[in-house]
Amino acid sequence: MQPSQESASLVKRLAGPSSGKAGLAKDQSEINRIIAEVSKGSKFYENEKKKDKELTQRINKILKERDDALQGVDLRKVELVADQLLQELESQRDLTQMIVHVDMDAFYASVELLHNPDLADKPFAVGLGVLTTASYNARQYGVRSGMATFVAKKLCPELIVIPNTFSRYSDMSDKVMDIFHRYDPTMQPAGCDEGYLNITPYCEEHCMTAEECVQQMRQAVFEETKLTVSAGIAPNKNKPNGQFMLPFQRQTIVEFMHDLSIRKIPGIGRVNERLLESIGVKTCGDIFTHRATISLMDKRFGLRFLLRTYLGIASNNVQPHEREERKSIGAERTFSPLGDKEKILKKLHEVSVELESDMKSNSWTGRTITLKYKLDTYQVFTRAKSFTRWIYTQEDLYAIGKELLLSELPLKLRLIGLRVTKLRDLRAPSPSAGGIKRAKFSHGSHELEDDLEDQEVNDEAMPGFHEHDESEPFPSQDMDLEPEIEEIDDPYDNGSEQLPVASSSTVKPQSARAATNKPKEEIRRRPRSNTETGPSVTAVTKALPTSVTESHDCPICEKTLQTDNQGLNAHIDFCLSKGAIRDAQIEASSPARNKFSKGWDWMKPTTTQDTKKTKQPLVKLKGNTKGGK
DNA sequence: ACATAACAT
DNA sequence: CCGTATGTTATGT
Repeated sequence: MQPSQESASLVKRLAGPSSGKAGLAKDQSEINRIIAEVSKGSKFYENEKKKDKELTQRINKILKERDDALQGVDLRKVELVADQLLQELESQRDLTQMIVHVDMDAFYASVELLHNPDLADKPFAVGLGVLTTASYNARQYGVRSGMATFVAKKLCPELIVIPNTFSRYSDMSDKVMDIFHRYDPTMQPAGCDEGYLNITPYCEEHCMTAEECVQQMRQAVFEETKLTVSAGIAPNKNKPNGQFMLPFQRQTIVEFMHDLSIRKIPGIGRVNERLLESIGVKTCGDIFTHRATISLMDKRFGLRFLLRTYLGIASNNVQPHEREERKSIGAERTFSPLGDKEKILKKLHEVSVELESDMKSNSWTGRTITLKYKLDTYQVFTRAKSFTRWIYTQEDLYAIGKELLLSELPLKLRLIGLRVTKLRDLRAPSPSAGGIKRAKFSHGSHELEDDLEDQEVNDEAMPGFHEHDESEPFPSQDMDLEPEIEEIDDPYDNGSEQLPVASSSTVKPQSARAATNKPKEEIRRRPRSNTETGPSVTAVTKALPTSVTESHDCPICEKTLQTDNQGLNAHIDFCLSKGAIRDAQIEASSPARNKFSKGWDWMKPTTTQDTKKTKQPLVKLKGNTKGGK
């Protein structure tokens, strides 16, 4: 392909998502050059290169599609359709709510600075192999979060790197969030260092303007924590320690959006940015220009979503975090490439131990286990297996993971991980007719898991501890109005909101082994059938001795049952579903816990699909609907 | 309904 | 000498 264009996108890719922000001590192109130079030759680099090439191919395909779609079409007519939708969306605009997006400035770095004032004004960053935050000073050198440490050091040799101390961030985060809650009890935290508030009620009660309110709030945060926070009232923010208010007027908002890079829109990442760019959409304003194309390729790009973006209309429903419904829990770790089976298994063991511990702490159990591994080439693969019974012991996790792993094995890995999904909270009162969660837009489709799935809200450690990049090293004048399209909109509409997110394409080697040892030619693979005598199934079944005696102790109620596996499983389902577990645990006090972790060898796989197929490239952006389907 | 990959934060 | 955790979706079986 065009070498120039390709390397350009690659360089950009390497530079990371936070590049391109002004105010640097070094020239951005110089920074990119250094990054590329330092990265070159590494396996990581090669992998990025490959991914970049694949993306380029996807783009070419999209362009072809577009050209076909455009054939003999009356653009005017297509535009009219889009315009009509625009009008409809416009009519839903709600300018009455004052939404604020608050974001701590360089959170981790700021906290570390409080802990060690000597760091003031010095270029430092937080993180280990990969940086999670860079101080403002360090940013001047092009150092960014998400950047490999060694690359950062090349950019800034004097860079001081500090390891993360999550407990500190967590404590600080709690304090700050508490303050936010004073202004909006139903605020919605978004990660540990930011959140959304609807201060409309507060302002009314206190006869304040939004700006006064936010000013006061930020002041409070600073006084009580010595941390600064930036806030955007309306769709954007400005930092550090800044505050920005976008007038609540349609025209102002649309104008603001006009030159905003689409990359700033939540949900549009690196890939979608490039896909959209390929059809001429770089800024939100471009959306209108190309509305006909987008309309014709609605399935790919999500017309509705983009038009809303263009209009600067997003959800304003800040209502509390109704979430708290964990969908998965997992653990993984990276290490220097390992080829030795025993050593790899040892890593897997570590992971299983950690995962069990994590699951135990909140009484999670799950029905499907996914093994994840990354080759030394950085290619990632996952292999999953589902069970009828709930899994949560280290023994089971390890056994299942091992099973999945062994059939892949002759590999050189640099990461191994396990994840459990189809979760259920053992402590939860159980199913109960509650229906607490999915009372939304159930389209009757997938409702079948309701039987087993019914965990309730659960406490849990702070999720996603990550600091996304912020804007500028320098305040004001720089106008780095980071959007946070978070504004105006009606609470109801969202029915069919489309959030463009690219999906796969790559003609990937389905087999890691093939990927390692061979080009990508003979990537054939005999599907390991599951239903039949699939090796995996049989293997697992064997590996985990099925009922030998016909007597089992129920891990829930501890009763000894004279029954086979089926019977035991049925009984356990009963215990779990009736919420009897809670009572049982109370009765049995703590000892029950221990019994719990005694390998259940009756688990049995229900499925084991091994999709070693060649996926078909097919670019497309899909729509993301809020509650619906 | 399930498994996998890709994407995003 | 380029991480970790979690969620979502598209796709094919």
